[in-house]
Amino acid sequence: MAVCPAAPDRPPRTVAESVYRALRRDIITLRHPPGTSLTEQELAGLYGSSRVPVREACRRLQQEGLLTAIPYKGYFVSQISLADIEDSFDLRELLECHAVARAVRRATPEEIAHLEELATTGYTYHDWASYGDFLERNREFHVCLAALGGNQRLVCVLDDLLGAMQRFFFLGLDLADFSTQMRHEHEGLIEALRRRSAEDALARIHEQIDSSRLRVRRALERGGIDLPLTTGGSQSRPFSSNQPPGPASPEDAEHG
Amino acid sequence: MAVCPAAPDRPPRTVAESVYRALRRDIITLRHPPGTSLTEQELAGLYGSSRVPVREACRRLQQEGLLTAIPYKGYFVSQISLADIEDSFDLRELLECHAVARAVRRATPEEIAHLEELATTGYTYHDWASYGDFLERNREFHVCLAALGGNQRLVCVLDDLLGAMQRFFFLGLDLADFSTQMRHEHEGLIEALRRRSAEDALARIHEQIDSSRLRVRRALERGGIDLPLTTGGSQSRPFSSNQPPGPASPEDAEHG
DNA sequence: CGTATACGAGTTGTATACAATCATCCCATG
DNA sequence: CATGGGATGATTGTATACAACTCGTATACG
Repeated sequence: MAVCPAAPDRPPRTVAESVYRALRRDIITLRHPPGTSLTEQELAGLYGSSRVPVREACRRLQQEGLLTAIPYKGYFVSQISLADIEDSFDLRELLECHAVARAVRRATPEEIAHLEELATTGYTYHDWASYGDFLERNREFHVCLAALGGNQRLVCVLDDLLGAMQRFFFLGLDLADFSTQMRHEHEGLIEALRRRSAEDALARIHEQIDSSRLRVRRALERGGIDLPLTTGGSQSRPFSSNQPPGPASPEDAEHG
Repeated sequence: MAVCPAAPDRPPRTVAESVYRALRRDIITLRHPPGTSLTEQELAGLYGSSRVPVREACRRLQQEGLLTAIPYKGYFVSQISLADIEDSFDLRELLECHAVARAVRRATPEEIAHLEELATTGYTYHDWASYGDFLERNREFHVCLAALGGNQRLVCVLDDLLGAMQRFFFLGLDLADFSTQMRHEHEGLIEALRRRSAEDALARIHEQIDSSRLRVRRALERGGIDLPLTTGGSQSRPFSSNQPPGPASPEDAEHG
């Protein structure tokens, strides 16, 4: 069942797990920006382990779409394309709205109360370190919300999707302090759930996702961070893996 | 971008890849029925390699939901639960209908022609060997169809989902000879695309998925294959990995 | 007799060494 | 000067050896 990667708090049980988390965080927080070239040996040095756990971590991240592997060549942090951002938000909307529509009828008061606990988190503006934690909490909120819809398979897919989208969200957070706005949005949604108003709940979730989409779009337009964006013309043929570095700047990947 | 695992024909470039394909096929064709216990060493012997490629294959299959790993204990072929089947079909319907609705407007005549080629395949009743190939072709058809909708991210998710559902489909195929019926369904859908009739296309895809769902349901009711089915009461809490063997029959896992 | 504990088999987790593969550059050659 | 071919370096792919962990069992003790 799609593994449901997020086992949030629990300390890592294996080296591979901790390498995975560290590397994932460094990709999401753009410490390794899109296009960065990475080798297993290099990563083994960075995260203090041998190549084997690194390899496992890279395979997971590759499956999640954050890394692109080139046989006998190395790994590259996947590019961010405008098309992929739009596709991701479209898909997210489809999944979450479907789930919320069902959650309105199914959610028990206890479940809604639990959801409310998750909704209270925020982040502190300009403190990049807090962004990562907040994004994880936010993901948990939306995943638990979707779980109330009753379709476990959908929940896992959404969880993976939100995981891959965290890099996008990260960009949006730094644009301004949306912490309280987002909390209010969450609370409004919970209220709609309590009143079992499908119409209202759907409008709220729709609004939330759209405002998130706008944040990301605006962040990209302002280009506060000079991302080597691929214009991402939608490939005409169904399959095609994320192109490697392309004309991206290899540059240095200083880390410590 | 979710890796898009199906690189259909191309010969395997690595040992890990061929182990992955072989093991996956053996799980889908129920040679390793749900609940079967597998160890890395055992699999290494079965498929003639060392533990390392086996490990990589198992991790992939775990991520796809076909295997469940228990640390220091081993791997188990994931159970099939009625709830998961219903969830999967619901999700499939959501994704494919969304894609088809958009495909109706976007698909070019060339793309539709390409789709028609993929629609011509069938299987020979009671020849289990042909089932696997057919299911792959059928998956490719539905994936390419969805690709015409223009959302690449959705396509990858659907691809993964159909991959995980192949075990279900396998059950349904053996119930009777649906080969020609399915081909007709495909052709009808293509016709609707050509006429750009959204209403008709949606009705067709809906009908196709529902008939597929019914096939699987019927196959399970008749219980032609004595699967250790978990009744799969929907777990009350969002996360919970697929339960291990439970009261399933460990039994022998004869293979050669 | 019940309980705690130490032991041992079995399994995955990790590290290291070596093989296979690919890209690049240099040099010989037409 | 252009071009083909082979050496060379870097990287992943694979195999093997060993460490860490878990669970069941037997055993000693109260």
